[in-house]
Amino acid sequence: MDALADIFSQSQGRELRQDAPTPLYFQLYSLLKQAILNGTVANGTQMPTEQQLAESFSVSRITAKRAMDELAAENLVERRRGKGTHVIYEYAPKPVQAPLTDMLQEIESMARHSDVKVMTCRRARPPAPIAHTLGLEDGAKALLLHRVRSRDGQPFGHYASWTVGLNEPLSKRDFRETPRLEIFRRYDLRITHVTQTISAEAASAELAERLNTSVGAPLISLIRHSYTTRGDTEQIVDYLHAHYHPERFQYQMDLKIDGA
Amino acid sequence: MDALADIFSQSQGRELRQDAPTPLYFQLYSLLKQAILNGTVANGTQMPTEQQLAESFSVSRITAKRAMDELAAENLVERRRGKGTHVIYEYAPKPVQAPLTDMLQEIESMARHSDVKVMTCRRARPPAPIAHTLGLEDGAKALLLHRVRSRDGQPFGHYASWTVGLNEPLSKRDFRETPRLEIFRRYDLRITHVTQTISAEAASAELAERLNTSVGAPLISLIRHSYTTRGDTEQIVDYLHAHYHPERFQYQMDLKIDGA
DNA sequence: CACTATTTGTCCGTATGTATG
DNA sequence: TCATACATACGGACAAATAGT
Repeated sequence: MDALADIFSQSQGRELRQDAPTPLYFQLYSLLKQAILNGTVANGTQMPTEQQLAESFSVSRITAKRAMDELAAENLVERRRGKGTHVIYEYAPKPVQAPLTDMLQEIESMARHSDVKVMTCRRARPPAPIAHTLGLEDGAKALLLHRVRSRDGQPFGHYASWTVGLNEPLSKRDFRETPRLEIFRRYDLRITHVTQTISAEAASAELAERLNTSVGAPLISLIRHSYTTRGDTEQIVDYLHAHYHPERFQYQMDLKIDGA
Repeated sequence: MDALADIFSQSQGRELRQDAPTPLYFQLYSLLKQAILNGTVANGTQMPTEQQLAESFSVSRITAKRAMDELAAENLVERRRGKGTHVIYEYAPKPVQAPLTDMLQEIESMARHSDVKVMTCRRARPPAPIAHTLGLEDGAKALLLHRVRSRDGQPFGHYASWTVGLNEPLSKRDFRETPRLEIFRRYDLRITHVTQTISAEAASAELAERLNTSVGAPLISLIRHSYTTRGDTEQIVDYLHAHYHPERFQYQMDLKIDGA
């Protein structure tokens, strides 16, 4: 067995699915690309030969060639007759990035299966610290929403949001009937970036009442900044502060670890 | 425009990529399947006709048909000549939970930039619910650790952990000087999978004292199950319950959307 | 009872993409 | 590079089941 080929077949822990609808060359290409992008194979490393790849993954040599040609087309590797294929991509570790799309869809699915009560829906001047994070001038207004989300009659989440990206006149009814994310989309407001901070807070009198719990009870606190991309720059368009009842809502995550 | 077709084309916010190597029928099939599984379209709902789907997504009728046939093959929908295609999958709402994403790197970097005090380090019988999740027989023991993590003299996190994957004799000193994840690695215990649940709890008397706060104060609660892979199966090797002081510690995450 | 519109099922021919040896 | 097989995708045409007029 060849050590270099193993890096891909073993260490990546993946195999190609012969039955899957995605073409084999593309599966192999994606697998190799990932290994290069996440630094599993360093810059300058010689890739396995077409023959080795073909054997390791049980595909024909042409399929292996196609995969490597695609890499070459993206300038991730350099191919030379008689020399072999070499990585020409310098790995630079990046900040943690996660697929936002999955998460947003989950949020949306949750939104569909719970009831919303819109307590507030009006344009108002946000408090100074929020106005500041939103980059608003003095006295500028934003769309303020207060919502309570319930399931089976039990409230589990309270949301206070300030939105600057929407200038259309919107009513309580709009937000009662339609998930906020869908309204964003409807007005072509695309969220491309999100930062979230999770913490814990004691319930205030108002929150306690709206979440049907007692004052001082521990709540999960979530602050989310949502950004959109306008031209070259990122612009914050929404500030959300959510509070969740810990017995009726929990944040869960499932993490798989690929590389060492 | 047809309202039903909109649910898929608009609300899902996705489009099919004509140029992508994954077949169109499969892209469409996946999109529809997701909408059924997460309850966007309820049981009994009539799906759009092949013709409507074809127009909405700019594909041929045959492609739309193929996608729906795949759904029918999985018993997610029922197809009848003249009647149309109807969802026959009952969506079962799961307990309200939202997904989070990666933060393992932060866990480790945090471990290096703070001080640990090991309060407990011994083998003991875990309480029944924990013994159960760990898959332990009656009376079996696990390694119990109680630790407090501080920064600048201020305690911010309390960790109670039960580990079954380590049988070596380990002392308080081992865990004071070395991050737990590194000890795991040292004994070739590879964590390949982790599930975490974040919630909020009121501080007990003991936690309040160790975290230098008051009884009943809100704390961030984190429960983590760590798994390793032995042969074909996953085995749980560690149960961790952490409590964080919300003013001294917060979970933060940064999510970006990849290039489409 | 026909008549019609709707919708799925089936078949054709053709073009392109994938994968093998 | 070539020949071959198979899957994908298209447009079109017609048949068969369903429901309503």
